Amino acid sequence: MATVGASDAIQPVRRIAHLDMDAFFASVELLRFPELRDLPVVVGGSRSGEPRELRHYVGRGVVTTATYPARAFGVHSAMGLMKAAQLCPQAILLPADFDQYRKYSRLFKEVIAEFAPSVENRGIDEVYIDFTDAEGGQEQGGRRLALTLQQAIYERTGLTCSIGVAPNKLIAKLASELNKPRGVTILYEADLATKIWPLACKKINGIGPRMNERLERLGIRTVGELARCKRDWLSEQFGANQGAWLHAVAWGWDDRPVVTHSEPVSMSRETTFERDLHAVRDRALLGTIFTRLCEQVAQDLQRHRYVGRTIGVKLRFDNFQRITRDCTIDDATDDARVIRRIAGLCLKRAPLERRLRLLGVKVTGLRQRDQAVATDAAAGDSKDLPLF
DNA sequence: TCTGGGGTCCTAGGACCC
DNA sequence: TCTGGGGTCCTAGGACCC
Repeated sequence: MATVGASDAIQPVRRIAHLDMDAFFASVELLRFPELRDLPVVVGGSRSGEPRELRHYVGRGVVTTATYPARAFGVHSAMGLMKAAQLCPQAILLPADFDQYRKYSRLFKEVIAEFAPSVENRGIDEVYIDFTDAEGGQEQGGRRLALTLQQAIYERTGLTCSIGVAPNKLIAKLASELNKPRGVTILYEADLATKIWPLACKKINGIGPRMNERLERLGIRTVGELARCKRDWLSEQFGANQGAWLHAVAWGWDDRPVVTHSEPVSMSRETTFERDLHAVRDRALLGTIFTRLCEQVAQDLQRHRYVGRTIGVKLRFDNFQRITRDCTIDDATDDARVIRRIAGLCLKRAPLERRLRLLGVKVTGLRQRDQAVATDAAAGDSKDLPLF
């Protein structure tokens, strides 16, 4: 036991919240179509249109979000819509309306910012919130502030969310899942063995299907079973970095800070064709699509005021195999014609015998446009300086 | 009638430089 | 002129997340 000094008495305990909107896209749609509440509803398939029964769907879309009644039929996100239609043909299919989701995303995040200054974006429908120094963030382990946030978000948006509060992001993320929807779950370090160890390993953020399969082959299914493995043994199985990480997360250790600001690394556009296309026979159509993707990426860069130096293409073939080719140029750009020319060179390095299912264009190595101009000017100046 | 679109981070080999 | 070790950049692929 460490010596307790006078200052420790008022030292706040680190409390991190994870807030996750309940069935976000579908819930936003239900604000527009309240008569569909309590029915199985599925959002997905980007082609626009009116609500219709899922049984009539033909195409390559996937489920983006399913309401809880739809989930009862085994429908879940990332599932192909054709398969979802087999499980629940009477479900109502709504096309995704990302402008609306972005609008409600801004709204609920504005509400949170009024109560807590330190918020980390994790995509359109999730955030981490540092409760440690926020008003009420320490009361009842964070429950009071969590309930306040839930209520305020509901009043201002009509949307519900689930919140987990815990000593770190890892546990908070797991906690927010435990009582969905409309749940508030408060966890402490002492809850590790009873609340976290019984969970399946794949519930941990960062353990995906591949890692989970490897773990299962080693006879490890739950977080508790993972915690019983020696760290050195895990490092032998998974490499030093991953082994150490697996050991740490199984014991609930995570010191990642809440990151309130980050710069984008890349911007990309991609599209899956309605039918697989052949590089020669569908050359004209592919060319049109390719140019449009380049223009869209350029517009995205310009809108957000970024330029990038590395331009790449992504191809997915009819057998689902994926390849990428990229090329770095000297001067960062946001020009559609430059992007199109360089991406075209990348495409020439790719094998094009198989039919294509998907084509994508990506720009990475981003810098803010104004900074890039300033830095380039400075670099230009320095060229004129003597080396010594 | 399988399997979207937009991201992040990590690894690993080779080039190139000091 | 037979033999280094870092460090950084570039490219390709893979795992994972929302």
